[in-house]
Amino acid sequence: MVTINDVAKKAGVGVSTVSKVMNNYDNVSAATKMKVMAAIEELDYVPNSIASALSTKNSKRIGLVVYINNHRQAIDEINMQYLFGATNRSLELNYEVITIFSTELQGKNTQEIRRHFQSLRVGALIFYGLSKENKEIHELLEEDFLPSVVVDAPFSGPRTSYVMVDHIQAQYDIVEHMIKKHQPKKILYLAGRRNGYVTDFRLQGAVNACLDYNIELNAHYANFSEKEAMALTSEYAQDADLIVCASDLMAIGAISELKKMDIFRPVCGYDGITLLGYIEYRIDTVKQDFYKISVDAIDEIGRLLEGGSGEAITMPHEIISIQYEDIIL
Amino acid sequence: MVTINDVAKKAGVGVSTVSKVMNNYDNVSAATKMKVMAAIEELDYVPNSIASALSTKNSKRIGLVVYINNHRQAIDEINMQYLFGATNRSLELNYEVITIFSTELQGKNTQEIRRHFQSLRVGALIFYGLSKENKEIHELLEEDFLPSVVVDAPFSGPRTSYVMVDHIQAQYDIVEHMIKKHQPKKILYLAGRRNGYVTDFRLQGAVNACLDYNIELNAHYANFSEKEAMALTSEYAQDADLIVCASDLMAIGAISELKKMDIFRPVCGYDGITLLGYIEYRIDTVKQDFYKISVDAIDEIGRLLEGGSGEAITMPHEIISIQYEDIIL
DNA sequence: CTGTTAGCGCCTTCAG
DNA sequence: CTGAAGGCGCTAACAG
Repeated sequence: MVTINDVAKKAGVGVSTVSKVMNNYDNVSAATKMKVMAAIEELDYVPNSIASALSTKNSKRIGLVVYINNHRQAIDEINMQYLFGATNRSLELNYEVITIFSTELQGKNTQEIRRHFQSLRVGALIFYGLSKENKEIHELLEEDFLPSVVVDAPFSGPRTSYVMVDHIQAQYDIVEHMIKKHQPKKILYLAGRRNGYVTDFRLQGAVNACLDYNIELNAHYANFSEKEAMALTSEYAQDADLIVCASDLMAIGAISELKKMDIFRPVCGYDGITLLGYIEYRIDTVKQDFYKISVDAIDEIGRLLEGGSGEAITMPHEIISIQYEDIIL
Repeated sequence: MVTINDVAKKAGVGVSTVSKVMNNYDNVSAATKMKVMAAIEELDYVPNSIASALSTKNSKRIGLVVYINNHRQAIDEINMQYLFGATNRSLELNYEVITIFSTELQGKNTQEIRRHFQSLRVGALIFYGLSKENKEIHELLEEDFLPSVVVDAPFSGPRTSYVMVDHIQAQYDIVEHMIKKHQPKKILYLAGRRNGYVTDFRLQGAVNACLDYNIELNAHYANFSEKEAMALTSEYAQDADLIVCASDLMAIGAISELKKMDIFRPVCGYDGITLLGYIEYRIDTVKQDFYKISVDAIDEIGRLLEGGSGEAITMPHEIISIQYEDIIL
């Protein structure tokens, strides 16, 4: 393995000069820079990031904490987009990412989790899918443990930012869209998890829209579960003429149940995942760009690492409609 | 940040003693070991893996190379299982994994790819979804660049192992299963990519089964594409009485087309992904345990790292049938 | 602008 | 069984 010393020797300069060239410092004459570059090229020198990290005590390593509630397909698509976006952006910015599945943290107390992150040598964290139940993480965020970005949960602090779409507005938009399209008298709303971050926002959006348009709203928590969505549909769909779901998965459950009941009701979802294309109807939903959200999260980490302070970042959303033809390849 | 020096001082011993304790060396008296442990506990010492890595020149870091052909949901589930399995197992064995999406490698030549891996400081590699087209990687494997494990492609060498299910047998099994169940006279077989590793095996399995049972076989490449599967189904399904697909996604495409044609033919898939539950039929398929495959890949890396030589590892498979009720939560 | 030098935190001989 | 000392490869003052 060729080291910086070899390069220095070959180029006939000091190691610090090589280091300067490698790190794009400006105080190196063009001539010596040339020589060094040539030596690097010739020796096929690849800097040792480990040594560099040790020396600078600056790891530039970001931990991507992915919450896995259940190994669901729908979730996989979202998480994969998160990972892909963060990884690609990190490559561009010369960060290193390591993914940390929430299962690693399960059962650990705050202290142990802190230690876990320490031993992983991460200098910053991004949390995907954090819920209100993760008390230990909340403590860590509160004590400003590391620069962090939380995706889809409103959590900010001195060095903590969050990035998410405006769920109130997004849910409002699609409900309004469906109201105009179907003129319902009464809406069945299937919400997510009681007391959940995004759930509360989305519910709020639905409520606002129904108030504005003076439409009756029957809302229930379905816990982001297809099964529960089916049960609630079975119980209340007969009595409603539009079903609004706070996730695509629940929308699929609702539609499946409607089919079983042999009645038709318009249904809309939320997320915009590919899976939605696999059911037989064309269906409207809120599209979030998970890849972009993750890219922006990395950028935000960068800002935090440079000393910036925590902020709230709102991502755009759009109303789309999906059917099988749109998603097949 | 507390270092090994602090611990040594606190315990009243030398740093090397602390190091020995940390690394479970046996030449330390129980008494001093106690003292050191106490100090570690008290100071909440977390060893610096960076420094350790620099010192030992042994990175214990495994690169997980994930090939992303298209951002498909089905693929996401599989890749997520791969990542999850590898990550969890690595945690147990005290390895570190970093995921490398194939897009990072795109357009690079062998030399550049080698350099990329070097700068990432990985000491071993696992390839998921490698295809015959990745010539650069093949060269790397051929020159025995790093201990590697290839998933689902028969590639072995001095320090290269591969792990995959017996695709010939698996395809044979499900075709046999379908033959016994439906007594077809003629089978339409939708294969994967022409000249692809797993495609060839699966095709072979189908051919073998048809020979053994003396059934006519009409095989075509559908390139793992739903769309192409639909087209081929449209063209040939009328004339066959059983459709065997080399992937679940193609099976979904075939079924969708059959519905459009308004004819019924039994269809079977291959992979066992959740998505299969979202179509309206109960469908038979070959189930592969992607999580377990990845766990075993890590174990195999461990063996290679200890000096073991390349091997072929065959994973079990099973024939299952999936319907919506099985997969909803 | 350039080279020398002292660490970064840990591991590993090697005397004692 | 224990501790002192010399790196691992790189960066960052600090003199020239």
